[in-house]
Amino acid sequence: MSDDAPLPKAYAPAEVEPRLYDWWESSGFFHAEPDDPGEPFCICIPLPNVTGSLHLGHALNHSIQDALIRWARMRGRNALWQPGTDHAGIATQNVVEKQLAGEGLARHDLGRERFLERVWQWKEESGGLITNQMRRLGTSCDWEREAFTLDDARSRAVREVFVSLYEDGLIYRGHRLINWCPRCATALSDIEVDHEETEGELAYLRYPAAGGGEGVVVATTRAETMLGDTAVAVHPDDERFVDLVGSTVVLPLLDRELPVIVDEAVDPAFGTGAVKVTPAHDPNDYEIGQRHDLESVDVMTDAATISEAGGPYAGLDRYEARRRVKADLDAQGLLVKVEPHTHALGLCSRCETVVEPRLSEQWFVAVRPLAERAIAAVRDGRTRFVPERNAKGFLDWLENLHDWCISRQLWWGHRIPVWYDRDGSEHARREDPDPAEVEAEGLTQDPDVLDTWFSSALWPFSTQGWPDDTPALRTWYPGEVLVTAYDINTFWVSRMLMMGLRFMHDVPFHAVLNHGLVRDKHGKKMSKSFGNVIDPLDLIDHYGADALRFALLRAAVPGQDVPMAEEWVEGARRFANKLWNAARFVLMQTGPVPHGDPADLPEPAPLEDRWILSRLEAARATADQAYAEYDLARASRALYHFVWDEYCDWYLELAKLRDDEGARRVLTYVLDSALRLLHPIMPFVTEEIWQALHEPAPGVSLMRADWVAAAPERRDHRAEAEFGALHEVVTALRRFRADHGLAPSARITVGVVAEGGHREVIAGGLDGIRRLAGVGEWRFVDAAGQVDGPLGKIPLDLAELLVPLAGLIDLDEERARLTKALHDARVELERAERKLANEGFVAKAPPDVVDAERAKADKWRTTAETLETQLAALE
RNA sequence: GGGCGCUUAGCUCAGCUGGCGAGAGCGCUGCGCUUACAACGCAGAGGCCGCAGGUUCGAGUCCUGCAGCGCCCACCA
Repeated sequence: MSDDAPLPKAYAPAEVEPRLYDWWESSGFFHAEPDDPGEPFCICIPLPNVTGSLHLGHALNHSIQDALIRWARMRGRNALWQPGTDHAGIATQNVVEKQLAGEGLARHDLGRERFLERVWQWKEESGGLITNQMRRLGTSCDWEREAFTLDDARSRAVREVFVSLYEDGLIYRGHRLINWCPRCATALSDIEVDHEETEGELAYLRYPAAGGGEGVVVATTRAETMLGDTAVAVHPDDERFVDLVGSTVVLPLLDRELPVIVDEAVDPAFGTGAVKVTPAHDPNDYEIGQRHDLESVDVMTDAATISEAGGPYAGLDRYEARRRVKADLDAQGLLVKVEPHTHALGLCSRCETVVEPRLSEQWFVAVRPLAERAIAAVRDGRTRFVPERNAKGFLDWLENLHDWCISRQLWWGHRIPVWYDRDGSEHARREDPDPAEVEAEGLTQDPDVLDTWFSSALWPFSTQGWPDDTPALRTWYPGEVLVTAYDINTFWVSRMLMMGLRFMHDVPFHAVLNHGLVRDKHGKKMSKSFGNVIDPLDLIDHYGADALRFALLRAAVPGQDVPMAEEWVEGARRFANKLWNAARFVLMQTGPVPHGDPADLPEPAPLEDRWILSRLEAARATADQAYAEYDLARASRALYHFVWDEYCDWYLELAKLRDDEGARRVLTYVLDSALRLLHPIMPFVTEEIWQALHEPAPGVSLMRADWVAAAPERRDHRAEAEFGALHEVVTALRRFRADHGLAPSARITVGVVAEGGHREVIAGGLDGIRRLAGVGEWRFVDAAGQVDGPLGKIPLDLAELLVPLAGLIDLDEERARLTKALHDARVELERAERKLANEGFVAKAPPDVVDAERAKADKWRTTAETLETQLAALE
């Protein structure tokens, strides 16, 4: 036994965490090799943006993965947590462009090459930020394998995939309707467009008949697109327009003749039942245009101003053009009416600019054949979702997938590996053509880059050396589980599945764990405009990484959003401190013990030993099952409850009574086991304690220690039942003491009426009960009559406890106290009842006031009854 | 217009395949510095488990309907 407390009185994460992390990382504990022993277990991190910084969403996502990877490692799996960052095309380019704007420059002022140099420079400066922030959280990624979506190895994989899909006809260039962000000046895929319900208006425009008749009235929310109209469509069955079909109407302002056609896509119930058709600027109209071989007139420029095709409106901003078109039509008496109309506006998910549907020449992935295989893989369970219900939405989405627009009119990203020769023919190349060839053939490379998600789709295999057949690839593909918030399923999970199945002929992971989004304490989304954003680094500074991790994980029920507030983290920190102090106590009893097999546990053991070992086994079983189901919330709660409510509150207190080797061994063994079980969730405090608990052994870390083996034979339901009985006796006596205001120093005498077996159990636990309940003298009696004087009776399931009150309390004083209290209660009750009996009060007072009065009456009535009972018991 | 989730103590949430005599954290009340921890301990108050039916020996848990809240998806111009 050591004389001094071996650990500081309070756990100090700020000192411990950086020290341990450096030690872990420099010792190579995070690193894995393909030929390391154990069944492979790989998690690919959802790559954070290289220029991003850590927010609570990352903290949740990373805490879950770190818990799982540490758990797998301790269970002897060859566990790799593959880290890396994403070049985040639009996001990063926007950041740098904003910087340039501050200098009064646009990217075109620099030119492509110098602009890219500038972005790389920014990446070098700020790219390490987030990975260092991740280290603060304790993430045990294999940093030696860190990858970047735009580094050479990943670029090679991108090239290979692009050319291969191109050769198979699954990547093609086409002139099609896409989403255009005028601010970013690039095409977007469908899922990069957010839809927001917006109050707008529906304008009714009259297109006169070519022969001078009334013509037709159409409705639109975007009047300026009429400049690009090439037809008017009605439903084939709509009798209102029978006479018009086949005729022509005149497009006002531009005096263009438009055919009136029929198409099933027209909803006769909407607007006037007649639709203006603008194939170049509306997805529906585009389809109609395809079916009827209509001309497409693109009236928009890249900047969303009206193009030359808009005649007199050319050069106007789209909104100004909308106003002018309506005004001009109105002047001609052709604006029939304008009514309010709410509809979903498409916004650029990066900059919230209103997206313009637009006909454009872009590159696409023909997703259908790829999606079919992904659908099959999810259907037959090769990749399963946790929670399972999330598979449905995912499948629905895949089944209705449109081709994926992958070209972006940006500079930051993987440039499309296609060259055009003098004739305009396309050549997709795995290698850049040499300068001589470029010269000879007049080759020019496609200027566009690929959607960021194209490269991240390859992540599970591009990180392991593909397209080469490497040991790492053979070992860690497919991964075990992909951990991500549900909002990334379409962006990323779907594409990894499609690409993995196409190029690796196997799913990239066996499971997708969907966690929720981190919200504030009232379930609101965290956002700068609400002012409710919490910075995870602040929380780590104040409470420690373990506290933040525990607070997140204890709420991380699969699929459910996670509310977060500083006070929850504070609570988690207290738990770390509790564990710390329990360890201090154990160390005071035992001093450090050797590493290796746990000392033999005593046999036969006292009840409390059998009980705590049984509870440990129960906690271990729950934790194991929860970890295996990726339910860190359940694991966290089970271990918290075990450590605090069972080990600390009961076992430790009982161990204080003893001074024997058996107790010391159990104390140490159970603590050691709890540290192992908790380590994946709270790696720092458990490691720090574990080091102190054991004799120094260089290079030995809890994070590489063995997991707690199942020991079902330790489960002892009889011990648990018996201990439960003692627990009940102690609790009942404590309640009795509290009710009677007995000082802690006051020893009470207790008579026990109990039968055979119960009597034995209670007798066996006497010492513990004495200590925990402050009992002085005890005796077993057959009936209440055998104890003299006024009695407090405590009925329990297995016994009746009798506490003589004489001498314990001054009976006269107690009687006086109770009498006065009873009097006060009756006065209050009477007052409340009188008030409630007054009809005026009940009828006219605000309902909540009346309710409050009723509640008061009930409370005083109950109090009076209790006091009466207690008084009667004194006689 | 579809799909999904949520509705349990003042607040935020657990409650897995039906057994609950309904839990946790925070908050609240009372007592206590008992030498691991006052960043603590002990005790307590507080719940028609959204509403209405149904299945069952038994329902917070399963089924049906309804209501409120939230999210996702969708080309109604």
